[in-house]
Amino acid sequence: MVKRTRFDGESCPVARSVDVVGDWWSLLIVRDAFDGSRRFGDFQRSLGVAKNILSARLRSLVDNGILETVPAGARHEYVLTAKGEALFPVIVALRQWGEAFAFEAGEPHSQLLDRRDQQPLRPLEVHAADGRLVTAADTEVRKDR
Amino acid sequence: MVKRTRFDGESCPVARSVDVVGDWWSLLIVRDAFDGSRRFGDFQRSLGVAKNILSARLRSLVDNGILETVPAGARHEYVLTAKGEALFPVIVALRQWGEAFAFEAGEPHSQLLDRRDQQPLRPLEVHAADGRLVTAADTEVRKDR
DNA sequence: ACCTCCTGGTTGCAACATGCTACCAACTCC
DNA sequence: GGAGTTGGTAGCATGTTGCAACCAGGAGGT
Repeated sequence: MVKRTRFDGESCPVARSVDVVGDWWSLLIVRDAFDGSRRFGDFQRSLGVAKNILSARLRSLVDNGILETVPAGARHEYVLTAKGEALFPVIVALRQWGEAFAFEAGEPHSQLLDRRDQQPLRPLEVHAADGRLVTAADTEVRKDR
Repeated sequence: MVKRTRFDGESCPVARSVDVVGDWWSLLIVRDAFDGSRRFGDFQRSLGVAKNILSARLRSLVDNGILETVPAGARHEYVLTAKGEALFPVIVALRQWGEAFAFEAGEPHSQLLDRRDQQPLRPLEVHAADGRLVTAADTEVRKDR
């Protein structure tokens, strides 16, 4: 019994999320799904991942209700469910963090643009219930309840 | 050469972020750091992770500039750098997604509260540059540049 | 000084996950 | 009906994770 530690019994929502999408490929598959990939081959070409790994990850994402398979002609396609669509802020947060800290100045990178005006999105902000902008130091975690 | 695929040459910021914090433990370590953990033993007790894994992850996070070690008496402590603090929206996004989709109705979970009024935070929103609320469908990715 | 405990790790080994290549079945297109 | 494309599965080598054991330095008691 030396398998990977699971977090699905944890009471912390972060741990549960990480349990589902916390591996290297799953979030990139979801990113590609947002970007229009629907078929096995789309993901495979875009990611360059081995087919058995992709197969296992897609199955896991379907099992977890993030993707669903829909018939498309003779084959089927993988599309995001509402649960999967709800990961959009996670992807945006990772993207903005990467843009800010994982590139050299002037190094080119892909950009997520608003379709309407072709401008980058506004940086994510964390707000309190009353609308105040908060930082990590303004918050605290209360266990369980 | 069958090692884990690295994404540090990718032009997609999401891939670069995932390369650094995309494993199961790193994000939970960062979460604990936001929650006040500073010493090796703090993380170890909180996460229940094996000490060698924790040791390797802390080293990796320090190498990547997310944590830094500061002397504290005879020992040293691990504290978030500015780069690490900037992961706050990522943690909040994962937490809110987990709250919404990874718990049964009524199942208790820990909560992230505003210190001021002890209320949960407002759900994250993705806005365009002009302030419009956008969904994934309103955006598109432009490669490189 | 000496013995012991606590903290903060490192080392060794077994089991699981990843990645590469080969293979395969179904369908499409000549 | 043969060849190519799509969407996988199977086998095997290597990497990574996890548990337990060990170990060094400092603190505290006697």
